[in-house]
Amino acid sequence: MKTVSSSPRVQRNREATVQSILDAARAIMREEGVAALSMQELARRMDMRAPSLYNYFSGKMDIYDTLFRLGFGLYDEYLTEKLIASTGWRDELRIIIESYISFALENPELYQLCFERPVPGFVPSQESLELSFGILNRFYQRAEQMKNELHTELSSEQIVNIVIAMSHGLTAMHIANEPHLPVGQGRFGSLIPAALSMLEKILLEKGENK
Amino acid sequence: MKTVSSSPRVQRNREATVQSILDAARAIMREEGVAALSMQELARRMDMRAPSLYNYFSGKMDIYDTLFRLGFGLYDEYLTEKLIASTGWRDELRIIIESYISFALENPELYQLCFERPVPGFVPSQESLELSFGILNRFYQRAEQMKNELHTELSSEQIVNIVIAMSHGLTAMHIANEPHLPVGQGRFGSLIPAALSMLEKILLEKGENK
DNA sequence: ACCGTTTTCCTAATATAATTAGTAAAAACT
DNA sequence: AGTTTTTACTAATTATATTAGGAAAACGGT
Repeated sequence: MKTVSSSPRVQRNREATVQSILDAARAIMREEGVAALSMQELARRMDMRAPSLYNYFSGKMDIYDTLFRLGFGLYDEYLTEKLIASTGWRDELRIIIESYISFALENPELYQLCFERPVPGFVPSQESLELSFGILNRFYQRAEQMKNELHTELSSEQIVNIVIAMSHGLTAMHIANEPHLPVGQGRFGSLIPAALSMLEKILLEKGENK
Repeated sequence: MKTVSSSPRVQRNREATVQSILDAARAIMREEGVAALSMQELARRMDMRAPSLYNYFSGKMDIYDTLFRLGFGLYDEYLTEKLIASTGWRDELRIIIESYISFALENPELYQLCFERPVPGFVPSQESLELSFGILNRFYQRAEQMKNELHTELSSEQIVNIVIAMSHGLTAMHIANEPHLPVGQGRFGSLIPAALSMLEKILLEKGENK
């Protein structure tokens, strides 16, 4: 029988172990590819045997699912933090695109897990999906505000989608070709200003203002 | 000892088997994910035992590598075919973007294998990489021509890269969210005109002509 | 300090996967 | 018909995910 309540010390210990398992899992995914996570290798790094991991997670998919939630949470934090300093819609666009890329560069394993589909058989749980939808929804709300400011022809949905597509395209290319270069540099990083300029132009297409 | 020359009949037979193995492999990758290809499942579908497959391929990575070359070859054919009808640089841009997306929709397994990195441990062979670079190089040459026609501020490299990033971004989003919808439809497919319009604007930015 | 309970980790076992070695049957060639 | 080549097999090796069941350590109250 699973005990619902444990002593604080036990619980802290448990959480510390869970945390270090997640860290080790991320390290493996970063080093060998997201889909290359193996319970054996994970156990090896934890100085454990593989079955012991099942005390902390119900299986490999549970680990992926937890990291999926962690990834979205971190990304949300990361972006929100950076958006505080925004000085207007142009700046906001720049921040959104740059944050997407730099988050991906700093956490490639979480990025791939959350925004690509590299693991056969992994489907985020209902709970995790809802979390991710909630975060994405905030984008649409922000876009709605931006739209009012701009009187553009595009719907707020379209604004979000084209910004995401642009960000994702630049990011994927950057990671595939020059993962070692920092954000803003390299064949694709250096295209950010051009991308921003394109987006600005289309956003101002019909409703010239501000 | 491997015999270098076989009778034509034997060779045709062999090639037919190789072909149907590749088809079966693609079916598995399409159904279960690119990284989910398994020699056992493949053998099952071929009515064979797994070790027999090693008569035709040196291993799973060899199959991936062959399909990688096939993917690039098919994409090249596909795009070249469609570009024949091009009526100018605007049309050419549209065709490039639409072809990228529709190739990905029609051959998701090859698309993912060639343009994403979903298989841990798979690195295309030297030969395959050279093939793919050769194909991509043709893009840069075409962009050089386009650039002369346009007198844009962007370099031909930049033109190619931003078109690729845009295409890839739209494609990845489309496949992740609405893989069943045909090219041009859905949340992301319907953004193609907007994307084209953005690209046109930036390409004409400094050198207004034609 | 002791004792029942909980927690943690283990070994053993099952099932599946990739790959190699060695071999038997079938097909092809002379 | 006899020899070679081709094809597919079984058996074995190594690695993986996961479950079952048990031992030892840690904990919590007395």
